[in-house]
Amino acid sequence: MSPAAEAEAPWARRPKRADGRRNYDAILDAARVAFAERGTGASLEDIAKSAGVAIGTLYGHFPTRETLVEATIREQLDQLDQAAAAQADGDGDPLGSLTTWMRLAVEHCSTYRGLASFLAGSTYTAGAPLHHTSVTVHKAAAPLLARAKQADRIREDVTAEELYAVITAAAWARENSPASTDHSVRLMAFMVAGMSPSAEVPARA
Amino acid sequence: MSPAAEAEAPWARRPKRADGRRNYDAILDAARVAFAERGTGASLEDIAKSAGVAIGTLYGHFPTRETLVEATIREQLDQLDQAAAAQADGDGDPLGSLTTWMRLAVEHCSTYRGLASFLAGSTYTAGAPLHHTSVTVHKAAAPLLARAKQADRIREDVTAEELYAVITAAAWARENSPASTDHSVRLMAFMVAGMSPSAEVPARA
DNA sequence: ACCTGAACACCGTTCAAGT
DNA sequence: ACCTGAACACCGTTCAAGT
Repeated sequence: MSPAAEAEAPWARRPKRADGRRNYDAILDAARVAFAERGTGASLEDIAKSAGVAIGTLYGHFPTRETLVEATIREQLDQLDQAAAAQADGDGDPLGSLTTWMRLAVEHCSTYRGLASFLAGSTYTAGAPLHHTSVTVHKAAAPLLARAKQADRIREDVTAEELYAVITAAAWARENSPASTDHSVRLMAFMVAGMSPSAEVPARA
Repeated sequence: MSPAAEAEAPWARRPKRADGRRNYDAILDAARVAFAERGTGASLEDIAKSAGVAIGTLYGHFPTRETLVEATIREQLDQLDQAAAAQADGDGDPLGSLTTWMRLAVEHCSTYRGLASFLAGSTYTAGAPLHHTSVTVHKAAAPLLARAKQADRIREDVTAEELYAVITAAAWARENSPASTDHSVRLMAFMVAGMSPSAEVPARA
């Protein structure tokens, strides 16, 4: 919650010098491959080796694993943000817009094994590198959620936090589903149906 | 799927010699404390140290981390199995019986951070130490699920695998919720409501 | 401003030697 | 039948020295 944390995130910037940018990008590329293959717990030394840089170079650009994870998915999250804005501006079916966007969010939040845990963990930790990501997803969802509520397709008492919990839980299910059958789509369908005003759900305590 | 895997699990047995049993139990106690504090990824060396045994002794009883995790929760799972049998025999509300039991299952499956991932991962791996656990939960749920379907409170097309996915996803949400607010109860409520025959859920592809 | 790699700490895992 | 702890491999992380 310190103002310094909000002010400037040094790890968020690409280096200015040409060789620095080249290494920075090479590390990101290698990280994406490694995370895709072995999850977000992949060996940082292997990533540095694949990128052709010394381990110290990796730490220079990304002081913690979470900063590296954040950087590998930043563009996808921007895209998710834009998709939400596009859906909210359109005049399509409010529930359809929400569910379509949620499915996209689930895909993005399950890009790598372990990502959903990182995202869930950073939500309530203001200083975390992924906290900004988490907040962005919350904000992106808000207008879509509001529109679905106004159209009486989603219960009034569903909060943005709960929607985020639904998305990350489904993303986790996707990460942990066998390749043959992805359970997350069915879980999402159940949860969205359960969030309907017509569903029999006890009020929150 | 090899018959040898089904036949006998050496790590599943408590040792016969007195000193062996003492160490075995001490390791289990230490593991439960460590897993509760730091999750299922806790240091095995620390656990051995807390138990007052050499690291080789721990490996002698529990050749892999998963075997140790399995042993720490075996009694809880037996209890869950018995609870299901009790609910199925009773003549209470079928949906109430199912949801009560599911909530208990969620609690048991989220005893330690990381347990839900272990459980989800072992479902489709026949040789895994936790596979038997996973199968037990599936089997325990079956009669409760059948009763709820017969009473027309749960959609006919909901499978035992999906019910298990619902439980583990909620368990994961519980593991990853802040201490102040446990999102899993709400997610469970949404999913159970979404599994109702009256809910608007598209049929499976 | 950025890169390098040695150095240290810690942990997982195995295994020869013991009782 | 079980225990011990040294030994090896691997990885995370830091930092003095370089360009």
